[in-house]
Amino acid sequence: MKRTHHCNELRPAHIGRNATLSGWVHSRRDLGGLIFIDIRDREGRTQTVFDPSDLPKELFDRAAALRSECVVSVSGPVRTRPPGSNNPKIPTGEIEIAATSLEVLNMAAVLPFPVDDPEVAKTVNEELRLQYRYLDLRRPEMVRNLRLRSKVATASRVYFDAQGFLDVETPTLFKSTPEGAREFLVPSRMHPGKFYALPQSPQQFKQILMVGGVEKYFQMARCYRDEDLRADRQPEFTQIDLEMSFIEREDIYTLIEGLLKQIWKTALDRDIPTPFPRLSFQEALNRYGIDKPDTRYGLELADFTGEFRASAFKIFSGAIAAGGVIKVLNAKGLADATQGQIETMTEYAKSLGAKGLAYIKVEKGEWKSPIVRFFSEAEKAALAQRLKIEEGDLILFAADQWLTACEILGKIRGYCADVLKSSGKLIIDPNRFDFLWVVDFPLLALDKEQNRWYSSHHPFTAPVAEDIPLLSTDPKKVRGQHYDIVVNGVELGGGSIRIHQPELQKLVFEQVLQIPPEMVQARFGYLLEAFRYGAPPHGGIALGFDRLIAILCGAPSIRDVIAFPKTAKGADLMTDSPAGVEARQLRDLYLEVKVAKKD
RNA sequence: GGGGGUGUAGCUCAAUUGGUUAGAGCGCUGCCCUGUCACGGCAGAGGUUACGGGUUCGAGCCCCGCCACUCCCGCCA
Repeated sequence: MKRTHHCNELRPAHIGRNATLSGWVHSRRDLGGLIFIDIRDREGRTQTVFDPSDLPKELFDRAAALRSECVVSVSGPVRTRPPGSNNPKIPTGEIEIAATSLEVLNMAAVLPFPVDDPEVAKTVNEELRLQYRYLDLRRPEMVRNLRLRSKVATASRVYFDAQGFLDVETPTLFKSTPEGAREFLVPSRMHPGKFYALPQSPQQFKQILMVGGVEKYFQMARCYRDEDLRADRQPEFTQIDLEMSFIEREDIYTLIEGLLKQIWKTALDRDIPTPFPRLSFQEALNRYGIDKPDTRYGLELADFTGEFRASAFKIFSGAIAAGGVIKVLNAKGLADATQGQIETMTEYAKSLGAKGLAYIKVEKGEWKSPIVRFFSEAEKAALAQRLKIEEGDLILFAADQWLTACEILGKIRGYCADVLKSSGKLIIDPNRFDFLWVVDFPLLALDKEQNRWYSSHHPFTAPVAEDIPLLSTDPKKVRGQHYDIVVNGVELGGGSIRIHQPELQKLVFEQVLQIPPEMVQARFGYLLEAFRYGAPPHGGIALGFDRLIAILCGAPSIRDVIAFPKTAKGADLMTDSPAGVEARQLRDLYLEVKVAKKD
């Protein structure tokens, strides 16, 4: 070993002993006759001193020639610092190493950006950080994120092992199942013209594992989706994936609550209260306008359909007559919203199909609004009372079909919260975590363009038993045994109890989803076949591991908790991938590229 | 595919809104400095203002195009 201690280990108790530290030159302070070099490794940093009166000139000159991020091994006695020169900012600040030898393990070129200064480093252009990711990863903040990620992964494995789960790996060379996310395709050399697909999740394999009698499966599963990226979405990402046999929804809730309790304890030493609150999909939409509500702040939606049913304001009464509802949001303290902000909110409404956005600004004791003159005194009184309208409020209305009206104000609620946060009017404790389960999702949603039903989760989700008869009569009313786990408005994961009866699964595919029988056979025939030979009732869930770690780290993007993430265009700036391939490779795969080369 | 933001020295940012030779701090190079820890002092080098066009007497600044990064919408069963 080129080291006897790490750089966050030596204390006054070690004084007098010889030590060897290895690491990077964190900073060098050359006083001319005396040189201080801070050695940094993963654990921390320690000061070493090079004193020319004790050292050969050659050794001192080599120390003088070092620069930031050179890799060195320094040996010498641990000694106390002169009185008054301790550094209380670092844990090793009471001691130093009086260097007697220096081995330069590697020199470092002048750096493209500083890694020693946390203030500068965190403002460095992310493009540069990604290009020189190995330098970025040396920053203590990134080390901390990777360490926390590793700790949480281990805690999860320990937890599942203790609960009797088997860690089973599933293939990443799968086959294409065109429903759902766009897939990455892998051409097969041995089967000309045929392709594997990288799995968007191990969904079907884990169900087959249940048929295979595994009973309790889990995996830190890598998943791939060829969709556009976001701060919380990468083309390859990791899920804590699990499946269990002979269970009901409640078993999953208990299991995951226990897991998250364990994780929060491990990562943050925090005790989170369980069980988590449960919210039906309908209640989530009614109160928050979204199926993954952030309940750390209020701004709840109210329903005024009753009050406006007979309103003289035809836009409202007309919407109700057409089967719609009136939803209202009191954005407290936002009467000073700018024209641009109102416009942004209006655009949200329009993007969901509304014609516009009605609002009232409560300023100087007056209701300023283009529509308020159409309201009766009773209607105004009802608004004032139920919304507790005060000076400075901004009242926003959505008149539409129930789901649309809720979603419009849900988006606006989120936007208003952002505006209030940035103006300091809304302060959220960064240590607060609001977990909740969202349950009773509709099993199906209607594709208006194609006029057919599609699975709101996925086609393997079991209907709530008592709703099964509705599948053929009123599909819209069928609830799925699906559940989402949400924290602070982030969808952390989701899962469901699955269909395990081949007849029901076939019915969903063919009768409800209208997939032609031959296509069902080609894509899911093996699954239906498997179900014929004794498939146990089963269900599971998958948690977004990267999102989980980002929340624990307080990171704004999952890129900060992934060692080598990709840019918004799916590129790796360090390795410069994706990249072209040799003509011969294409020939081996029977592929022809028809797009003109850009470079 | 669409909308917003950003791009000036190695890094982080200025440049009085179109006006002389594009500046500062850090970093880098050289010299000085024996208790620093953001060490200090002196001197110096370093620029195709992402890139390509255009308008103008004159463009870092305005216009068009394009590239990269980023946030969002669509998309993500």
